[in-house]
Amino acid sequence: MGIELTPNQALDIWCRAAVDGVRRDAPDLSARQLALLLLVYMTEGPHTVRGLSETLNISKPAVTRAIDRLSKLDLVRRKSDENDRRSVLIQRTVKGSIFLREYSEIVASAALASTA
Amino acid sequence: MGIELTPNQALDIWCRAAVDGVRRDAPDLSARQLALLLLVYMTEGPHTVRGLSETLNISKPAVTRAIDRLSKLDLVRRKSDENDRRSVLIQRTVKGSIFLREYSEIVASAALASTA
DNA sequence: TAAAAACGATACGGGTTCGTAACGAGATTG
DNA sequence: CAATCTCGTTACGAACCCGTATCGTTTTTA
Repeated sequence: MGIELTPNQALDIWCRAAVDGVRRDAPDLSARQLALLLLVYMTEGPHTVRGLSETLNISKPAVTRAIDRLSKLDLVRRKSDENDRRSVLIQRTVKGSIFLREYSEIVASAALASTA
Repeated sequence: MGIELTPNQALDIWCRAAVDGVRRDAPDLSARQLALLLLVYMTEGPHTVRGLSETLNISKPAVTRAIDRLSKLDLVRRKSDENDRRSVLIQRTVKGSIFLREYSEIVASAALASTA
């Protein structure tokens, strides 16, 4: 439980992964969009706009826009809550799973290649 | 030399770090800006606009703008090359070192806290 | 020395994002 | 019911970023 990583190792891995991601011309997600995407996939739902807004400490319209972008890329999907029709549930998609899987493999191989 | 990391561990660590970064209200750098910053600090110089442009596979004006932003945040600094006055060298700053150090500690502690 | 090449910065039009404020739809309260 | 609250979204003006094309400066070439 837990991986020991020196700060320098962390930076080295991150640098390789970040550069690789930009070079590959992956969708240029902002830090917020990426954090939101990871949150939806790595934590248990249900995920709502309000909840994400509070977790990330950003405004609700910012969450709405991030979801607009991510759902346009088909990385995430909106579904209206049957129990409370004011709410919208943010759900995962197949494409999003594949996207994150690929990204995680970039990081993993960057870690394997790290020397620092 | 090299750290073994499963894709799921990588995502778990990344999620914690990304969410933490957004919550802390750190400067909201784009993927490109972050990659450029990491490149300047983690690889040997000298770093020029043209070189960074080629390494990241993005246009020169995009690099100029990224440097504009990063130097406005005092995370990076321009210095004209004495040998070739057409060139501009991108250099590190104290504030940038501190910024990356803090960020790397977020990642390291996220790795330590990871369970996946 | 004149012409060509290379450097980074700027102009431009189009797209995206920001936070604040207001909005309509739905749920809750009295 | 009617008033109020809560949900996510939209409107707005300002700021940022994109790539292409062009610019001024400096260096190299012929």
